[in-house]
Amino acid sequence: MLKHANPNLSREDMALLLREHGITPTHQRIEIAHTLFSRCEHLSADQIMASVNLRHSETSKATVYNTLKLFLEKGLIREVIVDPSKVFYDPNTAPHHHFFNVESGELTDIEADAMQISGLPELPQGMVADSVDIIVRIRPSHSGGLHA
Amino acid sequence: MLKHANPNLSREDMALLLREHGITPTHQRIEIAHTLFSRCEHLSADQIMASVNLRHSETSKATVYNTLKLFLEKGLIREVIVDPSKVFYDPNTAPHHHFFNVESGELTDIEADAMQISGLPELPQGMVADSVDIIVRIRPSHSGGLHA
DNA sequence: GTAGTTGCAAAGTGTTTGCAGGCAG
DNA sequence: CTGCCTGCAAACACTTTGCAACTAC
Repeated sequence: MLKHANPNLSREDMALLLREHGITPTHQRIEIAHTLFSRCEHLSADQIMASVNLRHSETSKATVYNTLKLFLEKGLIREVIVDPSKVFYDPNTAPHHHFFNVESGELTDIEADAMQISGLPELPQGMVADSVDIIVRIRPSHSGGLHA
Repeated sequence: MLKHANPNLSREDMALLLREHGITPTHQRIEIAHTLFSRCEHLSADQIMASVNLRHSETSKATVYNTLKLFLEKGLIREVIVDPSKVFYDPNTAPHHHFFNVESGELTDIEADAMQISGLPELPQGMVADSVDIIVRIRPSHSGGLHA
């Protein structure tokens, strides 16, 4: 499974990746996957559409949203919810957390390997943890905030 | 500072609380504060408006949003961003984290006291941590998820 | 060929804004 | 009185949906 940034991904690689996940590789899906996986950044639907349509118009808004939802279901990407106004999509499906720059809206990965949470209470009856997301909201060091 | 659920809060208590935070206590603001602090749940703007207007219509949508934004600025409440479709407002301003029931949308507090995070990498240059939010997404124990 | 995919535009949410009238101090 | 609040409705941004035309296999 492809995980980390790789600007040299070919369309064929993408088609393969999609097929591996049970997704019919169409032109639009390949372009969207390519955008996500070659940049390997956290992009919003808007940014993805803009990026895909940079040269010539290749997809519509509806297709971008449909495709992202599909990728999500198939476990190809994850969504990151930090900004009330939009969802970010994350091509990194390995367990990890995020720094969120409140001023710029920039999102950065934190490797989960080194991190550990202790003292988490028991889950409520009959519940299972789906995921644990840690978001460290950061900002430039003026206007007071607590130090880590 | 008032922190925990208290169904017997009076309007006067609310007026005082608002004044303590430098907020002019108007009828609408008192009702909104009362709803938040007496229930001490995580409510969305919609739910707050519905709750406040239960008996007779007392506030408009605009006023609810304005007031919540004001409370936020003044540090009376916090916002919790877990659901891409809406923001929740949290009257508990003490450091704490959340369980988020993905099926029901229900949000539950986790006391921060007992918890500890280790291995958090250094913040990027010139950055200060604003807050650290941990969201444990949970669901009823069918349809596999990882155990905590 | 046929099921599945796409694009458009229109509808749907939650949230924000502009402005006239109203209320607190 | 005077400035801040309120309410309405219209504007907004993001996301979803319905449906006819199209494309991968």
